[in-house]
Amino acid sequence: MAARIKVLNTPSMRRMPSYLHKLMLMHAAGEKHASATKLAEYMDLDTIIVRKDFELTGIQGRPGVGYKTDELIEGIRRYLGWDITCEACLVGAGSLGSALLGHEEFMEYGLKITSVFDSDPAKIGSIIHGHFVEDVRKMSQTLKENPPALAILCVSPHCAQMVADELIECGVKAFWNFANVCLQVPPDIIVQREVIAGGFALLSVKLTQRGIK
Amino acid sequence: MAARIKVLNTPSMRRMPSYLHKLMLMHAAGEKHASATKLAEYMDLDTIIVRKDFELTGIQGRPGVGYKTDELIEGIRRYLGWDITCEACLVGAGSLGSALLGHEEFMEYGLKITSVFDSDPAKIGSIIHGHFVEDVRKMSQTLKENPPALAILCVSPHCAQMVADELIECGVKAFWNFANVCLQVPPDIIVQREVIAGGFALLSVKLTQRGIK
DNA sequence: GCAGTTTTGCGCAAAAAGTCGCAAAAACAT
DNA sequence: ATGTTTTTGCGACTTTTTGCGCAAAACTGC
Repeated sequence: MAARIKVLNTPSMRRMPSYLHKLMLMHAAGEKHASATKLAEYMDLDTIIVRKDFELTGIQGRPGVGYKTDELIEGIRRYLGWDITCEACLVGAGSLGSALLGHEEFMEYGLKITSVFDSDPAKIGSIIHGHFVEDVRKMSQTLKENPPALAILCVSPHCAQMVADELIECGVKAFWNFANVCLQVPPDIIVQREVIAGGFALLSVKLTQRGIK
Repeated sequence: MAARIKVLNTPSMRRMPSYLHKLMLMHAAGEKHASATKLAEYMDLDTIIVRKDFELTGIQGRPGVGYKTDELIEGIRRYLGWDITCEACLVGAGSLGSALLGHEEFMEYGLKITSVFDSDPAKIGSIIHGHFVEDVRKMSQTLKENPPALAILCVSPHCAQMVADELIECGVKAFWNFANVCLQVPPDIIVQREVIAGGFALLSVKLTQRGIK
């Protein structure tokens, strides 16, 4: 394969995990083929969007039949880089952090949480969803040797920047930031910020439009 | 005011909550004016994007000074429909549901959680972040009289559709769906699905591109 | 007052994302 | 066999979103 990725399309990338998840369920149910039409109907999307998205993966379907389920699964995983495992540490084992630790789909994504840190003495030493919680004060010391590429930040907004700085110092290259602040980082550091309110904004506008609420 | 909303732009709508949050912090800190330049720098966006976004709210700034913080806050809230309170019930008080219940910013968004339901006997009757957890088996009975416009779904994927059907029956018009399934609903029902993996997909592609991981 | 800097406003260009139309391939029913 | 239905593939087109350039407004320092 020459180029792993042909075209990058942000909305497509965001839709991929949903296709993938459904396809894996279908595969597990023994369905050998999947059609863009059916997937589109299930996800309430236009058929053409789904076909174009699949086109990006380089996987070809057969007219009248659909796409081979297993091929498509492989294609999407390769497109997203989910065929290569990504190691990450998670900082902040509060309710959001715990929710993420319990999210078993992460394995599907090639995401492996190798260490968890928190500052709460009540949590340090405990095991949450199979992960041992370590003291955040020993984080640098623990990670310096072999830092993960990614850190998942679930700490409170006022200490997020401080924690991020420390992690960058350790050699962490990317952040999945669930704290409600924008991290200020050097240009070579990647930050993906999740804004929970973003989805609610869309919802709220639609509700207002339709005169509900 | 003639029209509440002039133009709808999805990416802009998603960015609005972040502007709003920062602006409220600035306002609380006594800053009377805010410039698109500064906000753009903070959020790592192009200045023009921020200016265009603010243009959508109908709020005008003053050259050389910036936008009036309080005006802009009001403008964004109006644009998003966050000036009108939205009542919602939350179903599923697991770790994700709990995390959402503890998310105090919801008040900023005009989102008011009026009832919480769960099926776990250990949770029923308890209070999570100030919310009394009721038995999901009594949900219809409780909501039928005066159903909220919105339901926040944090239940497991295999029961999400069933719960949604029951809520629609009660008169719920919109869903904020955190369960990892696509709900099949009538066309007049609004669904906003949150796919946690979507953000990770973007991150993963960027990591692969840069050869990290 | 005047030069320099900051900042908005807006028309227009470019890029990204989504949509259309239709041909061709495959399955299925008759 | 033949016609109907389902489905992909792809080029062209439309819409949406972002980016550019520059004028004009307001502040700062002198």
